[in-house]
Amino acid sequence: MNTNNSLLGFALLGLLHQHPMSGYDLRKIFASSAMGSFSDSPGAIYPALARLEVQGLIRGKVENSASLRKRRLFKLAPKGVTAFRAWVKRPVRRDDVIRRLGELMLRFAFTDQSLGDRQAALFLKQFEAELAGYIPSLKQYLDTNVSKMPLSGRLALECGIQEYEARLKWARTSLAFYDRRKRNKL
Amino acid sequence: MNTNNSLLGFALLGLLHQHPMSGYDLRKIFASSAMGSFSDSPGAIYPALARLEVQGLIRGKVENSASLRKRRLFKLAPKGVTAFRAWVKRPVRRDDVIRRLGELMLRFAFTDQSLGDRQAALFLKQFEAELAGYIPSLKQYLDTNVSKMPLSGRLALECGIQEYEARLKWARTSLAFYDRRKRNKL
DNA sequence: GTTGCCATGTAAACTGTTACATGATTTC
DNA sequence: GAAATCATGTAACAGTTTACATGGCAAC
Repeated sequence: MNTNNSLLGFALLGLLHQHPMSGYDLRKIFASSAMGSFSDSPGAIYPALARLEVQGLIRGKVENSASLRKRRLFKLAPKGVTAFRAWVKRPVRRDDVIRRLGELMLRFAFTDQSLGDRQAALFLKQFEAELAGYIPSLKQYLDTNVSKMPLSGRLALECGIQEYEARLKWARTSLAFYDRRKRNKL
Repeated sequence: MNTNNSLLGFALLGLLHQHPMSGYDLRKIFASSAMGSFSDSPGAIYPALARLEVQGLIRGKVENSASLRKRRLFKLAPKGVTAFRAWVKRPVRRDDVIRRLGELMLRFAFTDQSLGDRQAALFLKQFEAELAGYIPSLKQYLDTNVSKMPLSGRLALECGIQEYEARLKWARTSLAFYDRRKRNKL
């Protein structure tokens, strides 16, 4: 059985990891934004839930307290917990930093809830290292190409670089948070 | 005839707007990264080019200088120029800022090449206004929810906010560039 | 003469979008 | 009893990914 999932699938697993919910609850979370750029359309969420159920990662049960509307409450199956943790734990690759920043941030958002502070700190260290390696190559690309680029192209590229720099700074201050918390616990 | 296009389609139009190229050239540009997060897979690019051609936005001609390999060189048709400019010119909406930042930056990167400095400056003003309106609502969401969130969740959200703030700052300094250039020209 | 890159494309599977459909239950 | 909202889903379509297929040319 294939246990590959789209990003939406993992987002659903992550939310269900917190506590069981219905498809409608999940839609509301996506609709009220602030949480990534996921669609709240039923045509995305219900099929995704169905796939997760077929894979045995979640299970849905119809709640039927007499007076309530029909509502399927989904919760993580043990297999789902394993798959979710494995996803969160994946090493941070250069490729992720370049093409899947959104996925990385989603994984991080779910990290200490599912795997604890140590894994969160580890993630940040890897993330920092990859960023620190990648940023200079972007800068070099900019330097060698400025002359050939229109102003807006140059500015757009600089915007990308500044974004990565902001994230590097963020990773460092965040790491400091975890270090402080660790020291307080000792 | 429908003139709707995916983001990849517009990226292709933008590159072909600079100068005619083959599908393979386009793939190499995407592969050598630095340019957005587009896939360089032939299964994405060749069908996209075919769609653009069917819509009459581009035209492909086989180059056949005797000793060369078969190579289809694509160039923009007049209709393609119009469609591309209309895309670049679209107003910047709140929704774009939330869910389609990548598309916005791509549009901006192509702006002054296709529509000139004035449109680029206009874009930046709209972008700045939308960001300035959106950021406070994110901050408020953070403030009201900090207590219920795990540390990593909070940090991830803060990372998002910092990203938007970096872009706001970028928009303002970029606008200053266009203002300066305008003054120099007068 | 075989390895590897140039250059094109196709096919199947999957995911997400848009739009529609349905029915129950509050609320006014 | 009409309107809004809760709650679930389906169908048609478009686009992407992954993997495969093909053939010419260049280098060794």
